[in-house]
This record gives sequence, structure tokens and C-alpha cells, in this order.
Amino acid sequence: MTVSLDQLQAFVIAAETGSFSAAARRLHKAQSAVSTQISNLEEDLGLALFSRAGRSPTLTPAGERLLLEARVILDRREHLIGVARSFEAHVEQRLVVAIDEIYPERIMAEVFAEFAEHFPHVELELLFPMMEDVSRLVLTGKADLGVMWRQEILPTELGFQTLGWVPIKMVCGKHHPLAKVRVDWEDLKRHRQILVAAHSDGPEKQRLRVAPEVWWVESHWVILQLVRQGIGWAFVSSHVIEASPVAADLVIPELQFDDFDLPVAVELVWHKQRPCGPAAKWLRQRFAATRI
Amino acid sequence: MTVSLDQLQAFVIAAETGSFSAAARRLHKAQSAVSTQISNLEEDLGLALFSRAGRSPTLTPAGERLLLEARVILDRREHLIGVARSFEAHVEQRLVVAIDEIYPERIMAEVFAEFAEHFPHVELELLFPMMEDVSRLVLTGKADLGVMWRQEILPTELGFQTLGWVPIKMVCGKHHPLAKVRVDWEDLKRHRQILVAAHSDGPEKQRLRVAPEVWWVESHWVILQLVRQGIGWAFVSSHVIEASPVAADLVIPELQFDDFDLPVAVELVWHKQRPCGPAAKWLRQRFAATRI
DNA sequence: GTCATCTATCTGTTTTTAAGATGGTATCTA
DNA sequence: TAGATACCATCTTAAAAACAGATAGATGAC
Repeated sequence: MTVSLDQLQAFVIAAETGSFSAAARRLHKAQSAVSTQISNLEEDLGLALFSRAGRSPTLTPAGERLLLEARVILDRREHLIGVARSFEAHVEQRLVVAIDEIYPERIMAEVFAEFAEHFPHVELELLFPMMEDVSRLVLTGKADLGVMWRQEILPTELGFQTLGWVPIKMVCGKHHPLAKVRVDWEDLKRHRQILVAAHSDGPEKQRLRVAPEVWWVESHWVILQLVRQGIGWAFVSSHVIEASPVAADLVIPELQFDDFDLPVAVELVWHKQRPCGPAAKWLRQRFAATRI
Repeated sequence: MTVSLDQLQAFVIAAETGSFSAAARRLHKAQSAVSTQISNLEEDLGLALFSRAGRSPTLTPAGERLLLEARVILDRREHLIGVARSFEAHVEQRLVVAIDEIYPERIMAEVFAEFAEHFPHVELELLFPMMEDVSRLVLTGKADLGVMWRQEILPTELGFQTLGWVPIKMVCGKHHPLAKVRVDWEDLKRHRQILVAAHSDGPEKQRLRVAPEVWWVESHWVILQLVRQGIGWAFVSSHVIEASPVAADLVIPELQFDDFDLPVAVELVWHKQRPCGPAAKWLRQRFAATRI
């Protein structure tokens, strides 16, 4: 005879309830069944799991230790069944989501925390490319879903939906010449602008370009580091500025022209022809339900 | 009906052999048994594990995935049984070994590699205290076994056995005044000696003291760093010097007096009254079998 | 002491599992 | 193309295991 899952189940429940009878009740079996199962298990293992001295059985040291192992095995069975159910429901084995850094991290974390609960068996890959790179990844099938800035021209193969608007602020370093003046449009043109760089070369890349002199940087966080050093000014979404460790050294100057806080639309993007599995569908709805 | 270990076993073996019949032979069962077990498992999980199109069954994508899970579960069963056997054999759950740094690391690594194979279920804690601290740990029960320098006065509660002799060399930095001369005993007294520091204050601590001016340092590796800087000279076991990343900057000067390479005896130490379990016994024998 | 509750064990029954036999199918060879 | 071989599914029957129910002994609460 060999250690079976039923034996382990009886063992674990008995250890939890502290009584074979109670375990039998919880398992909808007769008390004798549980009693013999545990007895058999003990014989198989060659040691006593419970001490039957008193009224109710108590775990021996070996029992304590093996209880941990038994729980692991039973958990793994649940896990296996969960994975099987995912297959049954045609849940994706793997989901790749590309998200622009302008999407607020806090909300993202909430969404994916829930996702992990609903789809514990889906392997998730999160990419953080820049701007148009998101749509490129979705277009080429390297990502299943994308979250990105609204683009004027989006390939027709892609479906999209607006998630909300992220306010964009002009930001510069504490000691930058623009830090202390009311800035007008011409002032911006006179200083170096630091822009988000994307791998792909599209018209979108230039949309926020104001100054003739620009640097391209592939990370918002690095941009803020550069801005802090006084190397130039930049348009950055406010939540990135707030969450930045260098926020204290940054200034959001007053603007002379019509209160520029250009809200940028954030879009959810997917490929129309590629069918969405349940996990992707759920994510789409969840993202859409959370207005920024 | 529920997923059972026998089913998983049949599944895994069938996947490994690529044939239900072969799996049946390996399991010493009839082919029909394996066939129905896998069939039942598939029904339980609600999906096909194998595709029966061709001559021999091949895993479906779901089968591939679930094979990993099944293997984990079966491995954990083996593990559980292993832990149980340890209890049966009264193997220690946990073993604490205190080892002086002068014991050669390479040998130590070999010994514990073998130990891990023989006693995969024993939780091991390795401590590296200095000199007499080893015997203190063994004496107070904080360690089960100790490996240390021979001490002149060892508490009578401790049993011990010599493992071998480690040659001790006098070492100094490349630019130290002693580096270029034939050193005599009086020379040593004139320069700062760097000694191994122990937490406990015993006579042993002073045994290797030669110079009036000394520093105490609790790590051989740090001692060599200091020696390299020319801060002083030290007695250090040669394997520590050789294994040191700063070996190139160190010098072992010629000695004028009777070829000092004071071999220090390395002892295995245990507490006489505390009974040794199988794991400790094995370790003692293994250490003793390996002469340094 | 009495009562309620627990566990171990026995007994007969039910369920599950295994083996053996059979038939159908794919693959290889002559 | 026919035959041989190895494979899997299925059916039937026999063996084994698991189960419920009953009972007896033990423990702790009152």
C-alpha cells in the first residue's frame, strides 16, 4: 500500500479539527473511514502522526512536520485542477500586456492584483515600451493588449477604447531659467526639451515637440533625473512627477498661455483579428471599468 | 471521482515512455489498467491529456502543461516519504555545526555536498565563529558539532578528535618592512601583529601572540586585507592565504628561526552528554575520514 | 458516578480497481 | 497489397479496497 491523497486529506483535516470524528463529518464520511485511513497512513509511513493519549488526538512532532508536507501536496493537487480548468475554459496560458509608463502605476497594481486572483494560472508578461512601440507590439502579435497614449493615426487592424485622460505638466529643474518666470510658448522654444523616445519612428514621436533643440530619452524616470540636473525641460504626466524620488528638486512653472495641462488620452489597444481569451477579455473590462 | 496519485503516476510514466503498454510494464500492471486510469484522469480533469491519433499517444498542449504539475505532486510525495523515513531513523531535524575558518573551505564543501545527499531532509546551520567560540557554542548546546584549533585546555564535557594539521604561515604586505628581509623572532616583536579575535576571553586567545602591539580582528579575510595595506603582519593558515583574492599583494617572508610553519591541529569537537543522531554521527565519521 | 464524546475494531456490503480476453487501428515489412 | 506486430479501448469477471454501521473501551465534563 502506498501513501494516497485521500489519506493525506484525512490527515490534514483531522489535524485541523483536532478530532477524527469531526474530520469525518467535514468529509461526509463515517468516523471509521477516517480512523482507518489515518491508521493506514501511519503504517505506511512507519510512525505515529497522532498521539491518542488524551480524549482528542494531538499531533506528534513527526505529525507536525509531515502536516506541512501533506498540505503542500494537497495544495498542489488543487493547483493542478485549477490549471486543468483554465484549459477547459480556454483561458490563455500566457498573456503579454504592453503598458506605457504614463499609465498610473497605482491603478495598474490594483488591476493586476485582481487579475492574479481571477486567473492564478495565467503566466503574465508586462512590457513597458514607449509610446507607439505599444501599438507596434500589439500589431505584430508580440503583445495581446496594450495601454498607450492616444495616437492620431492608429493602424486599422487595431481596436481601441479610451480609458481616461492623464494630465501632462511642463516640468523643469529647481535652478532652471524657466523655474522662476511665468513661462510663455516662446520661452519653451528657447530651451532644450527632453522627449520620450520610442523605438519606432512615427509621426506621433514628434507630436509634443515644441523646441528645436531636443533630447530623446526612453524612460520617464531618467527624463526626470535629467530635468533635475537642469539639462532641459519636459512634458511629463503628473503622477510620474509625484511618484518620483526627485520630486522635491523639480518645479512645475506657471504658464502664461492658456493653462497648459494638455490632458493626454490613454487608450486600451488590441488586435481586432486575434481572438481574445477569457483572461484578456476580463482585463479589457477591468481596465475600462477603472477611469483614471 | 477525484484526481488520485495512482492516476498521476500512470500519466507521468506514460508520458515518459510514450506508450501506455510500456508504462504498464514499468508499473507491473496490465495495459488495461493504465489505459483506464489515464482515461479516468482525463475525465476528471475534463480534457484530453494524450492525442491518440497515431500509433503511439502524444501529449496534448494541456498534457504538456499538466505533466509538470503532476511531476511536482509525485516529487512531493517522495519528499514526504523521505521526511518520514528520517523520523523513523531518528535522524535529527536540524543540525548546527560551528567551523573555524582555518578549516579548508574546499574540503568543507565536499563534505557537506555528500552530507546533503545522505541527509536531504536535515536542516543544516553552519556557523563560522572564531577559535574558542566554537567550543563555547558546542558546550552551551548552540552547536551540535564543532571544528576548531586544538586548545590546550578543553572543557572536560567535550569530546574531541584530531582531524589533521593546518600549516600556519607568517604573512605581511608587499611593502611591509619585513617583506624583504630574513625575519627573526625579534623582528616580529617590533611590528604590529594582527590576531584573530574571539568573543570569549580565554588563554587560547593569547597563545599566538608575539608582538606587544596587536590588533584583534574577527575574520581571516579582513586580516589579509589589513596585512595587504601594510598595517601589520599575521599568522594565517596557508589555504586561507592561497584562496585570498589579495594573495598577489602578500608576501610570506623567509624566517631566520627554525622554519616556522607551526602546524596547528584541527580538532573535531562534540558534547559528550548530548547523544548524537545519525546525521551527526555520519558527519563525525566523514570529517574524520578526510585528513587535511 | 453518569453522560456525552471520542477512537479502535469488527462485519457485511458497496465501490473501486485490476487482469484477461477481444476487437479495432496504425505502422512497418515483404 | 497482405501479413505481422505493437498499440489502445472496451467488456467481463475476479480481487481488493473502502465504506457505513454497530460495538466496546476510554476519557473528560458535570
